[in-house]
Amino acid sequence: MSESKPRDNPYLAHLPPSQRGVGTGSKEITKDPLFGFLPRKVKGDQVRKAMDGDVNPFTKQPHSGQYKKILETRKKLPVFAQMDEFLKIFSENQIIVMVGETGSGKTTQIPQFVAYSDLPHTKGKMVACTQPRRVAAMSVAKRVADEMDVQLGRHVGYSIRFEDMTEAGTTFLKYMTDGMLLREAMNDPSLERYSTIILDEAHERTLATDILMGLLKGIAKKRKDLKIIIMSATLDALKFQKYFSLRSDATAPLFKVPGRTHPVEVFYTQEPEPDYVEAAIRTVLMIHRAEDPGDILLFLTGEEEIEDACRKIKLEADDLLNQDPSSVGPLSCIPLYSSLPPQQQQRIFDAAPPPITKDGPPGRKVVVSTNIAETSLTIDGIVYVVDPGFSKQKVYNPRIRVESLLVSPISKASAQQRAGRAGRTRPGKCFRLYTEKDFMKELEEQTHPEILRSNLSNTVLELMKLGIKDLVSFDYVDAPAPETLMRALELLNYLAALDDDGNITPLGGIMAEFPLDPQLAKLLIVSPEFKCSNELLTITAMMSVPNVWLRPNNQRREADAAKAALTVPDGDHLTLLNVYNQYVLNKHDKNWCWTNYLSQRALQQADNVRAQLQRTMERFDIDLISLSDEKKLFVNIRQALVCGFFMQVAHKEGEKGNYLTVKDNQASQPSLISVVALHPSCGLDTQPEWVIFNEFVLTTRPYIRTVSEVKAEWLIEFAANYFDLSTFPDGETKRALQRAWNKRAGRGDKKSSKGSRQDGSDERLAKKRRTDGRD
DNA sequence: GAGCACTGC
Repeated sequence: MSESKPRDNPYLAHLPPSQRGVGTGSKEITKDPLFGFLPRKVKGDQVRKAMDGDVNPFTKQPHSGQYKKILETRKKLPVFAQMDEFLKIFSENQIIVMVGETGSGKTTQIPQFVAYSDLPHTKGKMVACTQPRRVAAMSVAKRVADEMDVQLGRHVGYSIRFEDMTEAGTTFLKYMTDGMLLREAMNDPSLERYSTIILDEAHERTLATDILMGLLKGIAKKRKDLKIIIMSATLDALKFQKYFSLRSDATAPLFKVPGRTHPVEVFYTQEPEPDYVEAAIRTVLMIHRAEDPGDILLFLTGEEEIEDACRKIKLEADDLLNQDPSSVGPLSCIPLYSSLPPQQQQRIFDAAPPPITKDGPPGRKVVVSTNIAETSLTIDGIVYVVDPGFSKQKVYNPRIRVESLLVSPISKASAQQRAGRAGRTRPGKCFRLYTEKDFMKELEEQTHPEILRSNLSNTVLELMKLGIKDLVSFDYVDAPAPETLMRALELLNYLAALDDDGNITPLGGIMAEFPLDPQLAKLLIVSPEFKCSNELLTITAMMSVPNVWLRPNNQRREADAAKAALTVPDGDHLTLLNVYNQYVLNKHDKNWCWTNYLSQRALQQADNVRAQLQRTMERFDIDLISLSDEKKLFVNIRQALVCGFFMQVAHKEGEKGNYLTVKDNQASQPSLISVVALHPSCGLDTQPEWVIFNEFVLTTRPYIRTVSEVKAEWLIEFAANYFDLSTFPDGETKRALQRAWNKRAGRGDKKSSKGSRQDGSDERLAKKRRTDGRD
């Protein structure tokens, strides 16, 4: 070993000699603020000393003027007082569960403490901290970059879909969405580039976080050098501690930090409220009349309910003001839900209206919101919360393969979260519009994790790609219903993403690389065979963004007329293509969107998605092709759609506009759900015998939405396995298919090669498969 | 003759 190597601290080998103190005397040594730090054996006083120094330990640059100021506010966070305790527990354990209530500073501070102890930059590794939402990943990364006195995107960065704000080789602390880390795992199943992984907001139990927990538990057994921190709210801690116990007789250690919030007094109703919207409005007005100044947050379930309630509250409040201007102040009522344009969402941060007269009673602000204000958005200054106890929740019924939204009672955890929104700036009050007994006895402890409420075809494909073959015995925090897994496997097998033995096929491997539902990924991959991949790329992008059609309440007729002008009568999918093309032809013009009642936000999003999908297609050499003959093109597009959506086909029965979804009409007893109608927004000018649909929605009755005409012969040609008649219940649908089979037999069975990948035999794609990079 | 809770890749 050479004399010039630092003997006492091999972890400084990454530094240039001048900073290692090599050969330049001991003065230089003391200039390195991290000198003497042994990874994962770092003590609190070492860290505090390094933080208090004049030189940034990570950049070796002098600190900026604001650094010390920010550091002083950081030191007041509850988590800061427990730094020594944290560093000790971090040194001694591979997996830690941490609970920190609102205001503890865990999201910003813990990853920094980890960076100081882990010294990831000395090993060419990174510390990752996941967030369920993009805005959180971005804004926390920005804050932490400021706190660490580095430029965002250099030593501290973030990674979210469409934006990688990191620098290879430099970034050692990375905030990212949970979905992004899951994507990375698909090409790096041991997540080798990370030394510590922190899953934040684990109690929210997003699908991605749940899968990551399962993966990390497995990786931790193989990679003893990987440390894992699960950060959550109190209620769930024990569950995670048990799940992550490394020995059967012990749970994972818990690190606990108090929050910094104000007390919230909770009130219940004496009797159950029969009409929660009416009761909510009444309660808001009661607060306005009788309670001290302070803003109100009311939770309702959806856009229509919220707009309606806002109108009524405004009317009644204006009445009160007119009747008694000396004792009641003015009131502003602000709706909040996600489909609202960002500019209007900003209104929730406006100040309450000023008093009408100089010494009159002060004004008050009421925000009427969906669940978005429960987790994603925090509004300061809220003192009163009105909680009717409901929210819209996704439910999945594997038997009929339908995801839908249902207004359901919230959980206790959710009710507590809502109440907490009243105590952010000073002591507050929460009015629950249900009885205490119902709270205790009827509400579930936790909201069911997303994995139990979702269609898992996407997730199953991802897990398969991750090399997890036995999905049933995968170590889930909460295992999904076997029937849900079965449905997913069935779909993936029909799409030829899995072979009959349940192994992922080369095609399935490529499908998994697309950030899309398997059906969409499939049709995109086969689209070059139909010479319309350019168009399918657009249609796929349009189908994976929110609805582009706007229909304001007071301008429905104008909106419908604008839509009619853009409609292609052959099918809604072609209409989507047309809308996007017109948007591009009109140079993404905002005014063009506006006059045509289209959501520019959604179209812009489609544009982003399209570009991302195109990059993925290029990675796999999937050509972008178009046909110049429009008539032929339109036929081919609908044929390619069949290759992905053959399981979402409906057949017309009788002349009343009723359709029967294929295969759901078991035997002689069609289930209620299988009789559907074309959604009124459907642009078809006829009622074709066969249609494919993108969406099944259950509202006033079952509807199918985004519909295109197809031909029976395409079904049996491009999805022969699925339309094997021996698997069909008797009925008109089966007889119609039988006629198509007979006709084909009469023609002589000339099997098309198009869409042949349905049987999973195509090896050509396998050769093209590359594993480099990610998108 | 209709309605998108909220995220994420």
